[in-house]
Amino acid sequence: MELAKAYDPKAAEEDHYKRWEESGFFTPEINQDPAAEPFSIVIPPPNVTGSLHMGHALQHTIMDALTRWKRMQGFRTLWLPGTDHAGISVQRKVVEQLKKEEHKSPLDIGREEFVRRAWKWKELYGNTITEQMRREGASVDWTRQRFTMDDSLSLAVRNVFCTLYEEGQIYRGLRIVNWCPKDKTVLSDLEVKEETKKDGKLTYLKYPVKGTDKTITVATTRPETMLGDTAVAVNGNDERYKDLVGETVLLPLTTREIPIIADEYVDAEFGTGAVKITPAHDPNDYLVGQRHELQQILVMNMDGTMNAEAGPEFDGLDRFVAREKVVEEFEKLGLLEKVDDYEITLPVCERCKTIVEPILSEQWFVKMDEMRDLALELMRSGGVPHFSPQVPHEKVYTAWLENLKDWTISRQLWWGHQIPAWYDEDGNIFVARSEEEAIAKSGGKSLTQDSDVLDTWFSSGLWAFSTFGWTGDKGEKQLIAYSSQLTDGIQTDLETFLPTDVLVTGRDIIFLWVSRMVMLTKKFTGQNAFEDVVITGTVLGKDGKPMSKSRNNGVDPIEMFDKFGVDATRIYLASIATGADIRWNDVGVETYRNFANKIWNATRFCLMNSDGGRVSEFALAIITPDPKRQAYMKEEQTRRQSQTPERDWYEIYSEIAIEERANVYSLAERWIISRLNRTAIGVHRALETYQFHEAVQLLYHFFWDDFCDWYIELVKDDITAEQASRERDISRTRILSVLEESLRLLHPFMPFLTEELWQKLPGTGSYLHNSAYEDAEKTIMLTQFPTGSTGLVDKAAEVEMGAVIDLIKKVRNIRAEMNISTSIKFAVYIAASSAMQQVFAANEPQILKLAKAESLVIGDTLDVPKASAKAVTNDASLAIPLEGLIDFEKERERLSNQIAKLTEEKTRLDGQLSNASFVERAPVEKVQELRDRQIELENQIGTLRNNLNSLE
RNA sequence: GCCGUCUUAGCUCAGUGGUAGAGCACUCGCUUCACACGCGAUAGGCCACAAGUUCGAAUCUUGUAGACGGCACCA
Repeated sequence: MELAKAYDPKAAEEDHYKRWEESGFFTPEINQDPAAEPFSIVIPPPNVTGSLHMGHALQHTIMDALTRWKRMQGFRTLWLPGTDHAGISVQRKVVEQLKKEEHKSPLDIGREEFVRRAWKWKELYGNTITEQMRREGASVDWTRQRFTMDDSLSLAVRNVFCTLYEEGQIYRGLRIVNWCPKDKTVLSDLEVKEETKKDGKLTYLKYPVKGTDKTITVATTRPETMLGDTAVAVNGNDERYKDLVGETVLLPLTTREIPIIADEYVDAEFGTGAVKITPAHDPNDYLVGQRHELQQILVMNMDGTMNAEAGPEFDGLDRFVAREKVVEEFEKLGLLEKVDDYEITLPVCERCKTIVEPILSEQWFVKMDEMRDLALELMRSGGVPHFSPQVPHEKVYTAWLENLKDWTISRQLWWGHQIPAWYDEDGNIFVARSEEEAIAKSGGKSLTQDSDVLDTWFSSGLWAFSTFGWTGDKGEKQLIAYSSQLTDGIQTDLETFLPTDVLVTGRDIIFLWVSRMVMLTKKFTGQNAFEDVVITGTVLGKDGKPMSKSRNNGVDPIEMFDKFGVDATRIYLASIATGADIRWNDVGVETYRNFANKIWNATRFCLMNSDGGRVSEFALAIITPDPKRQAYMKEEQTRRQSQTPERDWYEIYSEIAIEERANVYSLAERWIISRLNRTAIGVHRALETYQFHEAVQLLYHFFWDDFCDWYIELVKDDITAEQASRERDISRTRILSVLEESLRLLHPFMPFLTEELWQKLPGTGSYLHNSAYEDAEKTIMLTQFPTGSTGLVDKAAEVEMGAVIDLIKKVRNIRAEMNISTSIKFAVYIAASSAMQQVFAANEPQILKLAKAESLVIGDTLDVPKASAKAVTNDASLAIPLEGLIDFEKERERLSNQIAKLTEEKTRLDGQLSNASFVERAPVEKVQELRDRQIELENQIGTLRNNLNSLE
């Protein structure tokens, strides 16, 4: 079989996903093992208005790698997908559409029609992300896809709301809230962002004191709110104003007389020391107002214009127009003291950037005390959830919880979960799970439902359990059941998959979403939502700033997929240190595109030389320790009773003691098995601790350096021998088996490429699957993930191979430095210990080939002419006679450089070892290690000096 | 104001209380029968700065500077 010369990702990406999905590989039902441990992840549901960005691609890559890795280990694995209804975003889209296409406002068509259109919009445009996720190769279970407004999830929302209300944890109250005049809805504290305005103004207004000719000056950044002032406050200890407390101010532009009061809230040091109090438009003033029983006068409408309370002059004016007018009027009255430039940070709406107006409004709130304590207790007693990276997120999360305030959950929108509260004509509230129930509660009155909907995060806060069928109905039969013919009963998804194992998300929604899931899940199911939370970093634009439309520095994942392939993009994203921000650069992806091509071509080479060889389960058994599989294969072996090449490999390798293997196996084979196992162990360990970048580094260097640069080159002659032979078949079987194992290790990161190649390898089949998936159609994604075995890490082989590699590198170095053409062959003289002499002799053909040498002369000493280039390694000294080719000047320089380098190291060592306190206090092994190295260096330097002298 | 993170090779980034690493770029070779998206060989760092702890610090502590993030306040 011959592959194309270069890897074309598109071809591989087209077919496999469809087959995986249609074959049910993504569903937990594929697992036939009744005793399988569950592993579950719920996706952070993207907004239906969203399209895939790099942050998603990063998070999805990590979730998919974890999911595939666990699935390959035989876990009953579920990665649950879905989307969020995204209240404000969808509402805004539909309003825009309505305006553009029909020149209508929501009020023109009414609530029912509006909601109908929002659903239509969602059906039409809400699947962008889910389609893009298929392109990513995400192994999510589409049969369990959820939407936050699905019937069962909505039922869960109503039940949670009612329960909290009945417990007194949800209440309706009049508070100063964050109001967005553009969206005309209240916002929670978390949806308000700060924006610094350098051109702000601080306006000083003089208020006349009644019955005197005095004035009292207050400073404000929002002059228009003075129309709602109901007091002026000073600090009671402020000598300047002591005698004014209790006096009355004639509030300009109005007919009101308001008191001067003393309150400790006022900082005498700040501004004029006197503060205008507007209880209906400022949270602090609101509190002052409560303490002094002040009137609350709302002077603004919900769209940011002034209302009748502001007076006929101002009624209907926009808040900013009114602001200017107030200042003008004060100027006219001679009551404007001054206007200072003032840098101010303003609260703005997270989504539309409109300046948020603090305003008095009646809203629904959740008391967070009880749930906060639940979450804090989880963290304190069990460290749950465990954040990766732990620093700084655990501390920030905990500190936030400790200062948690009540949560504003009502939103003045139509798209979302309408609040299950009804009112009678007298304003009595009836909270119920349905209108019928509410009417019943009211004794049959005619009721009107609260027109507000719930904060989107209220429903997504239930995501960790509502997606598994929890509705909160008492004694209900759970809606979604996982049925297994292998268990005695029926276990619900909720029982099987909650708590989920890990949540992967960005740090921006730790408070908004993560914390609320922790609290609500514990409260309503008694379970933890998840054990671990992996917080990914932010993918920044090429300019080092967060990607955004306004900066136009975004990088579209789909474009990267098209340009470099999905797998290359995925493994690049996985190569970023967990939690670290990364500045995007295409070169990084290109590196992994090249890596993908390298894998392709290594496989291409193996396939070009695969006749007589095949992937062997027996070869693999020794590098994938799975007792169940090994037992199965023993049986299989007996059953087959056939003489296959892999038989030798398995029987001999697994049954021979490690120190005996050298007698039977080539160094290259012992070495690559050792490296493969070391890599598998490292990758497995890295994934267990969410160190994805470490796993990627290990795989990259194992595959490229160890497998391609050394193993393939070392065994190339055996593999490509023209004559068919039993030895050639065995060699081919071995390299195919190592390759197959490598593809499995790579699969969680590069699913398409590995499946494409694995399917082409001779001898692959469903018998290689993890025993939980024996019956499934053949696919790499259900094979056993290699976890490696320490028993197969062969230190002797690594030391010996290291000596061979060093030797070859020195010879290559001499050739390069001496500018000797590869067409010129030469003899290499080697002096080494007798043990190493054996190693070099045993690998002579490989050394000759890779060093492009003609012959080796191995002995105890070097016996070479003066015109030779020389070098030393840790294990040998070598010389290459180069009569007529050697440039003595260059050779002297080369030797001197090496001596200088080694001497520098030795000087450092000498210093350290002559330090008495080091020798005394450092661990013995460390001291010994340095002493050994010191002797080694002494020898090498001595040899090089002699070499240099012999050139003089 | 409070809390926190980062500062390592030209660039983008890993990393560990015990001789500094990768990819890319650079330099020098190579039409070597899988791969030029390649192969081979070099070069390149007082690990921001200062002090401390330690036998030993790039790694731990404190401080300084710069970059960034979160929270709070803002009359």
